[in-house]
Amino acid sequence: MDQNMGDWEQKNLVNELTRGKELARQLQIHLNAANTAASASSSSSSHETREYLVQNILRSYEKALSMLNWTSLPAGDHPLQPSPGAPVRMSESPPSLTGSPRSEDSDRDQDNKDNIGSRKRKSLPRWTQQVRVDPGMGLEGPLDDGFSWRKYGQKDILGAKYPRGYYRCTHRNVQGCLATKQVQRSDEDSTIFEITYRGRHTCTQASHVLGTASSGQNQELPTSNNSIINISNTIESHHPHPPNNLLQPLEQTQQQTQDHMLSDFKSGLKVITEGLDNLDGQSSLISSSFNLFASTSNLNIPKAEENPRQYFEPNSMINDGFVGGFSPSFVSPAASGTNYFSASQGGSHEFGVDHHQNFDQQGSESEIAEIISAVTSATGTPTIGPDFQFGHGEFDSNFTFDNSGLF
DNA sequence: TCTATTTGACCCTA
DNA sequence: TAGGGTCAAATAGA
Repeated sequence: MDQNMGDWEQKNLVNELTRGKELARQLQIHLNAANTAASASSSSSSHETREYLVQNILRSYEKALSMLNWTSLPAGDHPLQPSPGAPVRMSESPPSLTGSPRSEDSDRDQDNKDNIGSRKRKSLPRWTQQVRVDPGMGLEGPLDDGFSWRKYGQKDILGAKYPRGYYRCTHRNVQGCLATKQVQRSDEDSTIFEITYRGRHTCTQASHVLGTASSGQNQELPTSNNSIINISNTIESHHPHPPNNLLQPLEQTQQQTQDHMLSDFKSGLKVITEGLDNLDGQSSLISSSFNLFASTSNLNIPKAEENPRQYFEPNSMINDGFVGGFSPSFVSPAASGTNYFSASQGGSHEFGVDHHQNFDQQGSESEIAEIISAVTSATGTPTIGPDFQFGHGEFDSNFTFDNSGLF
């Protein structure tokens, strides 16, 4: 066992492996039952159960491997180490590894901050939102996500018909906001824009969007012309849990977009979600989001069965041992709202986000609930870490979005 | 004059 | 080493 691995990590690792073992055992039972029954036509639900078990087994091992990888970091850089009561802060900027005379606020520095010991951009949380533009409309509307962005680059991408635009938060220099996004037009359908968000908004404007949107007074979110918002979240981090220093800002981002999405919904948008996997560690969202979205539960949101691209992944909500460090931060600002609603099924858990992914792929709701219950009890009830606060009013944001010059 | 965008060059990651 | 991501000088627009 890694010498840097503390009791906490070790317990979680053991817990994850144990869970994988237990799931494998259950799978074996299922398989034996299917064989002995000799009824080649096993029910679809049992098939789904087996599928689910397999997925969870694989996930458990992936998690365990991730833990091993991350726990090999120096103790001081350990992103998994819970820090109860520790103030949310940005990690300190590491010294430049190259000595390159680059600007101090370069994205590389930010990446270094986020990666905590790793320079890999890949470990930044990022999520993608696809927005379909009404052919008759301009580009400003559909790409306006309520935030203020400044374009800092554009590049032709290999194999892509259209160049990719690079944007960063307008308030980067003033407030050190690290949020960036990339906007690229779809090759297949030029009316679709793929917007990839990276990092999170730490600027003081974020909640401005929230406040105005949630109160229905936001006039800066002209998204009503969008015909489709297609969201697919991806977390590139090798670790399912964001470092503590990522929690707060991304929470803001998520919340911002949640309200933003709420605004979209109010505007009659059709929202589709897909590819919302890899969002482990969202379990804390469940409870934390209840209050936040209590006021939105009456929205007319497309149900999962009405949209086959929505899916529910109960696995994501219960498969972690260190749930305390989970953050909604890793949920796409846009996707968050989308998924909450799409999977809410009329319940009060519209904040399900990724937890509701794969919903229509996992069999009946009751069966999923059983599995969730079982695994949850085995891994511990998700809790919200001390850093986890939702809906606080400490941020005021006033975002505008300028896409002029894009394409 | 200030702010935002464009764009070629540079740097980093895979 | 190729490609993606970012910088920063030049340029454009308000």
